[in-house]
Amino acid sequence: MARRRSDDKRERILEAAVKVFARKGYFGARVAEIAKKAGVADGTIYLYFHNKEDILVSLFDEVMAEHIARAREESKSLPDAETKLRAIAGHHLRLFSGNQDLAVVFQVELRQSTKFMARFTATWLQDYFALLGDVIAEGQRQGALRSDLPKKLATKAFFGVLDQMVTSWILGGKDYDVGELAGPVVELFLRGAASPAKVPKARPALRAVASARGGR
Amino acid sequence: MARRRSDDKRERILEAAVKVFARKGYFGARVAEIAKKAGVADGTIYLYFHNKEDILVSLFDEVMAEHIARAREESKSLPDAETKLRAIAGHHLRLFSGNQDLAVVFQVELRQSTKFMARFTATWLQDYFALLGDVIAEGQRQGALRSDLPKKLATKAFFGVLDQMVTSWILGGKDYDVGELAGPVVELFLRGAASPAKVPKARPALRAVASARGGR
Amino acid sequence: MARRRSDDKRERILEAAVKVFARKGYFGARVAEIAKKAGVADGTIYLYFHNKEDILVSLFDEVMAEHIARAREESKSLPDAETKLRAIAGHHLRLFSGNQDLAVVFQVELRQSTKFMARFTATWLQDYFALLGDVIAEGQRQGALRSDLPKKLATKAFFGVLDQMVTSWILGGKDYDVGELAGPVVELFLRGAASPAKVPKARPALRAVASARGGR
Amino acid sequence: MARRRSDDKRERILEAAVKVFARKGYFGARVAEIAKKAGVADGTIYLYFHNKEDILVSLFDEVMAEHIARAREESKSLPDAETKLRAIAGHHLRLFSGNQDLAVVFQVELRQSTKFMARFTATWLQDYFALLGDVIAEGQRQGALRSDLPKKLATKAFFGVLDQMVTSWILGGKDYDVGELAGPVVELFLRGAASPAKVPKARPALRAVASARGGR
DNA sequence: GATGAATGAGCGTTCATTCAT
DNA sequence: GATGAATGAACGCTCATTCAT
Repeated sequence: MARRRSDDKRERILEAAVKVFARKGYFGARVAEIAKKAGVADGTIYLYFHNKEDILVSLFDEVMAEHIARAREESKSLPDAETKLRAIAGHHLRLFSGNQDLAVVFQVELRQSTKFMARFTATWLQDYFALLGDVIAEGQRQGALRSDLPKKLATKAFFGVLDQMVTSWILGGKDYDVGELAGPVVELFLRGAASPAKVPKARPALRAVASARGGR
Repeated sequence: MARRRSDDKRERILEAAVKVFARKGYFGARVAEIAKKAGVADGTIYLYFHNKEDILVSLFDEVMAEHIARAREESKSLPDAETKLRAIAGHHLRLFSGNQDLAVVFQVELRQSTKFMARFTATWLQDYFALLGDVIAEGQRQGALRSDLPKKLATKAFFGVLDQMVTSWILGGKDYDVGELAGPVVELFLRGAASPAKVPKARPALRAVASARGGR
Repeated sequence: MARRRSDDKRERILEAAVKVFARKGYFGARVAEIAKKAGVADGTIYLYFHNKEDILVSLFDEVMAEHIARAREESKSLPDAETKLRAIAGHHLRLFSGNQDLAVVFQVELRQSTKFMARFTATWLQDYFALLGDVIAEGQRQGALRSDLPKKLATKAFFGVLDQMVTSWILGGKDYDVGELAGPVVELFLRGAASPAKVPKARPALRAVASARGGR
Repeated sequence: MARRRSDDKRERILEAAVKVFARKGYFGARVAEIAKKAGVADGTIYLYFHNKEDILVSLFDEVMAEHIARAREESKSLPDAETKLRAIAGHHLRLFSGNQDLAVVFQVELRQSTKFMARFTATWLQDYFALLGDVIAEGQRQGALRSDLPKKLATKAFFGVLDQMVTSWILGGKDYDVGELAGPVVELFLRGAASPAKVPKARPALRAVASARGGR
């Protein structure tokens, strides 16, 4: 392959990094290997990134900035909470189903240390939770979601389910399309697992305990 | 007989390892530091473990073997699926709420590579999913859970929610008791987030897509 | 182009290695010490050699390749077997008399394990034996050497004598010039130790036993 | 196998050591492996030997003390130098042909460092050379050996040839009996390789150069 | 005497990063 | 800007030796 213009070197490095991180893991990845795959010299990496960690962080920041912006944007144009949740779930799952290497990096490699996790949480996860929280609040206002639903807990639960779907998909054979799980996941989240005939007598407790907590 | 291979030494090494792994991460942890904290010589570690990785893996295997055995045991003595799910959620969350370092190691450090993740999945997660799947199937037989609930998806969702609760708790200030989230989590899982007034018209789709998939 | 991979660095490492191996022995030698003596960083060694063993093996290969090539070359230009044997013995002994550290490495350190010995035998010793064998055969054809001389045995004997001269010289005080032993050694090899007056009655046995053997 | 009496532990350790040193080399040999093969605890080794090196040195000292004493003893009862040389060569070669592991240890492992070599030379090799020197001097007195033979050179040459025969045998397939090479080796040493018809004109030079030298 | 668990000094090798060209 | 040879700190693990039992 012919070398492209020098100003897409950064892009080529990031693309190479996703592949190498996905296959070898962050600690197992060698900067020299990323450089080779990107078609640049080892030292060139350091003209675009501060260090190895910065490659991973930049990768994550750039993908997430775009992803969240899109999700938030589309969210605005949709009429109700349920539709929005379906859209968000769909985007979330399709983001990864379309790029398996990226999925591995995000689901596994980015979580290798509390340091990365904390950064991850402090930046985009917070934004993502805010977006989800807004949608849930809207749903409650619209009467579509229970008014006694602990917002933070519901937000984390929604994310937790999506996250687990991606992780399970990665660790399994990736032999199905996670993207198609968006509908069923939202269904389960909205209607619950219990048989509808059953009276939801325990519901009050839901608000009682969790409202005062729910973490971040 | 010479100086006895004292079992408490192995225990001390594991305890030291949890602390060091939690603070420094697996790759950042130094075997020498674990040895020092355990009060043994560096070489002694290798009388009890094959290598650094084996410390982490052993830690995980031993904690999990006991945890799942207990969950399964208690499960037998409980009358219905809902009670069982509450018990399992309670145990899951309390396992970590009682040992923050262990929580960090399990939620973060053990997931740093696809290698660990795969092992984690192949051993105890599979067992855990089997246990949850049995409970869900029982609930369906008893009529407590929807018959159209995709079992695998529900299992992963239930686990995903619990897992996210622990992760959020760790990355937050750990300033509340995750153990108390068991009730609200199960409530949400069972009743769903949607307002009960709302007719669950979309339910059929749930089975349609997910039953054929659900992965592992 | 960046800093050039300078060939003299490789040379300096080999020179340093000879000294360190000679003084400390192969196992006692520290890679860090070789690096220091060569004036390079520890890691630089690994840009030129695969590992510690490769330094020793390369050293040996390079010296031997040149030595045998020269011996073979000169051999061609000499008229008869006796002259050739004198030349080979002279080169052999002078190779080491001129470089005592190299002598120690070749006579002692290279023989520390069957692994090295086997490699040593499989490569240059075989070539050397072939060269000696050719010269002996030529001598037999020319009538200068006994026709009943077992070629392999004579080859090994000739080498064994030279080898022992070098080894004795090293382990003694190296207070004489081994190079000058070439003449006497060849004399002894050719004429034997027995008094010429004595009739060589036992000669037939020589061929009888050894011809069928002689090993490699 | 039942454990034998405790006072043959030393013997068992030495036997085990020969095997392990022969297979793994001195540096590759593990004290724990020797202990295991000898059927004793690791620590027990240190009740009989100062350290690992002492095992090798003791092995060598004991075998050599006996070997040289026997060679010297038999030498006394034999009538002439030639017969004595044949006997010594026979013993030398048979010592190793009867115990291949011992041969490997003596020909290879004992020569791994100048330290061992120096010790080897200072103790038994000196004795051995003295014995050979005496026999050669006797031969000269009896008129069987040339009077102009440089004694030291001849001694080293005789040893060098025997030594090389053993080494070649070891590194080859050991598929013949080195013991039978004694006769041919002595023949060659006594009669030389040159055709008897040829006048030994160069003989005088033999004494000239080497007598003043010859090392130790 | 015998044991073998415990010790801890020691080192080959890796690889992120630098910087002369 | 780009290169890639050079750097050197860092560390998991081994194994000869010790010594409490």
